[in-house]
Amino acid sequence: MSDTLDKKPSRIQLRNRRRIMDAALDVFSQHGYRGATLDQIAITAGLSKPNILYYFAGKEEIHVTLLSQLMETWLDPLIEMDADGDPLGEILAYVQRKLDMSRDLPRESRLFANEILQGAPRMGAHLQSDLKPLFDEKCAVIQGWMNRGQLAQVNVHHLIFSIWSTTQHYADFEAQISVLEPGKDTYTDATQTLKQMFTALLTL
Amino acid sequence: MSDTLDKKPSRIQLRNRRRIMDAALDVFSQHGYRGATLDQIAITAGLSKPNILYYFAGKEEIHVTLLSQLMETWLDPLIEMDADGDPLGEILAYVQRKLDMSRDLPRESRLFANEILQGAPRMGAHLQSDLKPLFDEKCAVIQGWMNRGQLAQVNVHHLIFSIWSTTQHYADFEAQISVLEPGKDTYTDATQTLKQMFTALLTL
DNA sequence: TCGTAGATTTACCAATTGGTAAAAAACGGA
DNA sequence: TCCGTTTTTTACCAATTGGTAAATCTACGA
Repeated sequence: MSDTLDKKPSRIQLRNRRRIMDAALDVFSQHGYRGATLDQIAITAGLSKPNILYYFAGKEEIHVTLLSQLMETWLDPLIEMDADGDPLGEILAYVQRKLDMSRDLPRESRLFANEILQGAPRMGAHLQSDLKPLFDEKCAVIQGWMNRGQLAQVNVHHLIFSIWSTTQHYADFEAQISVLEPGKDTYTDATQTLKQMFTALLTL
Repeated sequence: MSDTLDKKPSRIQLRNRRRIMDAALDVFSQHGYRGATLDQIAITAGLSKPNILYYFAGKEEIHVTLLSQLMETWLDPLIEMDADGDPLGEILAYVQRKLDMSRDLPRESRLFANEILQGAPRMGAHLQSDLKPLFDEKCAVIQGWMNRGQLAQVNVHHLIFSIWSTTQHYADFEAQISVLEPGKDTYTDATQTLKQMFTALLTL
C-alpha cells in the first residue's frame, strides 16, 4: 500500500508516479477533468489501469495532486517580483517570466485554464489560500510604486489581470494563433509587443 | 424526420430546438465537449434524451451547430470596425464591444475557449475559412492607419491578440476574478483600465 | 370528428467508464 | 538462495455513456 505518509518512496514508485503525473498532465490539459479517462492516462503512461490505481486512489486524486503541484509553479514568477527593484523593470521582467512559462509549459497553462473555465471546482480553496494573499501583497507593492510616483497610475488589479491574460493567451489559444500566424516566430514578436505595451501604459 | 432541408419548422420544432441549444450551451461551456453528456443536456432542456435525438442526429451535431452559430456572433464586433472611422476611436470601440460580449455572453465565450483550448478539433475549418480572412483584412486596415501616422507603430497581430485576451479573460477566468475581487464592479474598472491601456499604447 | 403526420415516451443495447479482488510476478535484503 | 514485500496483471463489476426501435400520444387540417 502506498499511503501519503510512507517512509521512503522506492525508485520504482518515484519513476512511475512521475510517469503518471506526466501522462495525466497530457490528458487532463487536453480534455478537462470530465473529458479525461483513466484508460487514456494509463495508455499514455505506458501502464495498466489497475497499476495506476495502485499508485493513486482514483481519478480525482490524480487531478488534485496535479493542480497542487501546478500551483507552486504558477505562483513562482509573481513571488520573484521584488519590491526593492526598479518598478518598470520588475513588471517587465514579470511579463517576460509569464511569457516564458506559456512557451515552455503550455500543458500546465491549459490545465490551469481548464480548471478555472469550469469554475475551479477542485481549486477554489487553493486560490483563496495561496493565490489571494500573494495577489494582495503584490498589488500593494505595485500600488506603493505608483503612489511614490515611480509608475503611472493604473488600476492595479486589472493591470495584473491584463498581464495574466495577454501572456497565458499564447499557450491557451495556440490552436487559434497557429491558424492566424502560420510559421511565424510568435513568441519573439509577443515579447516585443507586450514590453512596448506595458512600458507605454506604466511610463509617466 | 427533421432533415436540414425541411420546408417549414413548426412552432414546436423552433421552441424545442432553441431550448436544446440553450441547454447545450450551458453544459458544453461548463464541461467541454467530452465532459458534457446528452443526459445532462436533456435534463437541462427539460426533455427526454431520445426526444433530443429526434431533433439532432447526435451529440456532435449539437456541438457543431452551436459552434457555427457562435462564430457569427463572435466575428460581429470585428466586422463593425470601420476603416473610415477615427482610428483610435474605432479600436477603443472594438475593445468595448468585446468587453460587453464577455459580460453579456460569458457562456459563449467559455464555449469558444473550451474548443480552442482542446485544439479546435471541431472548429479548425471555421477558423480558416471565416476568421482568418476577416483577421487579415482588419490587420491591413489597422496597419494602414499606422502607416499613415494615425496610430503608433505596434505589431498588429499581437495588438489584436492582446485585445482578445484581455477582454475574453473576464468571462473565461471569472472564477478566479471573483476570488481575487469579491464584490467589486469588475467590468466598470476593466473598461476604464483597458481604455487607458490601449490609448497609451496607440497614441503617438 | 377523424386520420395522419409530427412529437414523445418506453424499453432497450453495446461500449465505455471508474474502480476492485485476487492471483501472479518481480524485487531486494538476509 | 530463500522469503517476505512490492509491483503488476488478469479477470471482473456496476454505473454511465451515446444511441436505437418501436409503441404511443398529440396536434391539427380536411
